[in-house]
Amino acid sequence: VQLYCSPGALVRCLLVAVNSFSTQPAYLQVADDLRRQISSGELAPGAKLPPYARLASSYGVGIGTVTKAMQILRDAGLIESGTGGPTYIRDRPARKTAVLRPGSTLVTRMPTPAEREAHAIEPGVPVFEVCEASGGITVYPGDRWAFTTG
Amino acid sequence: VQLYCSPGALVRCLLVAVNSFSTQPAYLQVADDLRRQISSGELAPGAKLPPYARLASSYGVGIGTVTKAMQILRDAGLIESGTGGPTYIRDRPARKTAVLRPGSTLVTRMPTPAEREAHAIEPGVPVFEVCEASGGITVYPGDRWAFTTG
DNA sequence: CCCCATTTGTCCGTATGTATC
DNA sequence: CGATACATACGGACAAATGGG
Repeated sequence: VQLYCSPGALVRCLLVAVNSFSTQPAYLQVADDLRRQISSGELAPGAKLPPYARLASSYGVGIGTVTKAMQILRDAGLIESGTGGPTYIRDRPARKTAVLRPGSTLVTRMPTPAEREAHAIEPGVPVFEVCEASGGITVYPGDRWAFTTG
Repeated sequence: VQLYCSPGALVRCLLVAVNSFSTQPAYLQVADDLRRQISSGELAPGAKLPPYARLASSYGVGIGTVTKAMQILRDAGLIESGTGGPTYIRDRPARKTAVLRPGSTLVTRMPTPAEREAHAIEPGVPVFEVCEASGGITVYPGDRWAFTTG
């Protein structure tokens, strides 16, 4: 027997969240739907998400597609998960405020793997890079610091 | 015939770049090796990378593993690629400098999908978020702007 | 201009490892 | 210890875009 579309695709056509006829890939539709639920507060910080397998069957997609969507949300700093454990909605830490000294230049970028390890920066979190007038360069995790003028 | 490890794993054991006995996953080893070549200048901006299939065979991994490594480098803003076309090393655009007004607060974070589209922000690029004393909020692409004090 | 091989992107199914519950 | 669940990896299949003949 030769199926012309996968069983998952057959179910997917009947769902609202993931639409096969959309130009957006399925993993983005899943990620955006969860992102919407998070930003709307429907999924509060600390809440536990269903297992990948259940999300996959309820969205009508494969587990790999859910895994990719989760990777995106984790890179965006919205969720946290670990091997064997459930997936939680993250709540963002409060930011400390630093003062940008005159003559300094402030740049933002993604950290290098070494910086991620050195400062315990989680995936998807950018960094501030302060270039002092003296030439010194300092890096601040972007999820824990904000800057103002003196 | 039942193999106890994949052919790719057999070759992988003999290579330096991707080591099965390392604690780091293969896709990270591939990404880090390419990242090293980029930062060392061995792969200059504008250079064209080999096709995924050739990278996969030379590293001794599957195409899916190379695809995941490429996604990471893409999210880091180091490469650019499109369907049907080759993968290029990106060169970063020069940043314009803006002045942070007194009383304003500067924050960095990853953009929302809507902001990415509105400002044509490429994947892996964070944004500055300026909160004026008046309450107004403005977003600046992090790869095209830097901030100083007045 | 059309055809076709190449290449990237997406999706699925499966298997395995490993940490958590 | 067993069941659950996330992380990684592979391979096949297809779509879409590119580029050369």
